[in-house]
Amino acid sequence: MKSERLLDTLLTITEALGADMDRYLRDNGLTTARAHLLWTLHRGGPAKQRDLAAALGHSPRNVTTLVDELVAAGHVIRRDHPGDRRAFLVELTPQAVTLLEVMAASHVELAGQLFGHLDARTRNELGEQLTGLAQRLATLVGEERG
Amino acid sequence: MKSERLLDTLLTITEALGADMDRYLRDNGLTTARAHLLWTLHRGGPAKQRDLAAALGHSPRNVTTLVDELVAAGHVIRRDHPGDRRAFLVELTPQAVTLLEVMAASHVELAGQLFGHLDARTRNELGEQLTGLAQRLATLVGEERG
DNA sequence: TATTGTTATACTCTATAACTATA
DNA sequence: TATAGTTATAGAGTATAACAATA
Repeated sequence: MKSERLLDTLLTITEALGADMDRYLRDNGLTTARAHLLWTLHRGGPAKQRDLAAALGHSPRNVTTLVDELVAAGHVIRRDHPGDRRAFLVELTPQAVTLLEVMAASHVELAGQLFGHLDARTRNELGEQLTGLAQRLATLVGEERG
Repeated sequence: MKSERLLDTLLTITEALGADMDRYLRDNGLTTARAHLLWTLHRGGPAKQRDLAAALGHSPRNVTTLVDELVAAGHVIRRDHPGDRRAFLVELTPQAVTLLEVMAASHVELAGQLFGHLDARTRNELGEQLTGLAQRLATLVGEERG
């Protein structure tokens, strides 16, 4: 198979996977940005809005909006920062933790639907190819391809 | 390799590939939506705005905006529709045709950078896996996964 | 009456800059 | 003087609804 067709197929996958993930997030009342924020809190624990902005690559102003929306939806709370009266600590609610667990389970399920039919050897070979691909792409994206 | 890790790697690729394509389009003065419109004209020839809206999944109003911008950039022209005085035929300029040829060449180059090192057999196997993946994803996206 | 494209308007997501309150 | 977060404002990108010209 020619390289161009491989790339076209990969782009098709990219588009469908993005659409599927977006739709799944919308079904759970989240946008991509809000979901990223929740996962960042899940991984790193309670955080200041400033740190969330840096971690997510957003402006501080935008994090204010995202946190406002997540507070309104009951997914996070703002607590007073113990050591800095200017700042808040943004923290997941139990409801959000439950939601993230459901989403993690759905992630596993999707993985099974996509790759579950493969035998161990094929999965390993495919894994090697995809890992190499991810590395080459990271290099390209990092160094401004021309 | 576990299915979840395969999916994570695929999501990494999806993100990097999307970022790379977006940056490439910006470098050429295009957005994703404008580029899609140009490729649609390239494949199908001159078209009415209504048909472009249907083909691209946009509102007619939005196509008006996109075509306005592409006219301003010199990529398309609006011609009077020969058989319907309500409508325009949107048509690529020679400049846009040249740009699309350059973009197609860059697409081939990117494909080479990503897959050129693989031997024919590996490429075929990878192609089969990716094609199967694309089909499973199309099914999932089509039928509202739960 | 239906369709093509436009004007008017609004919503989402993002950004920068100026401001308040702390540090 | 610098930092954390907010208010004010703006700019993409998209949508629906009402309207004019034409079918």
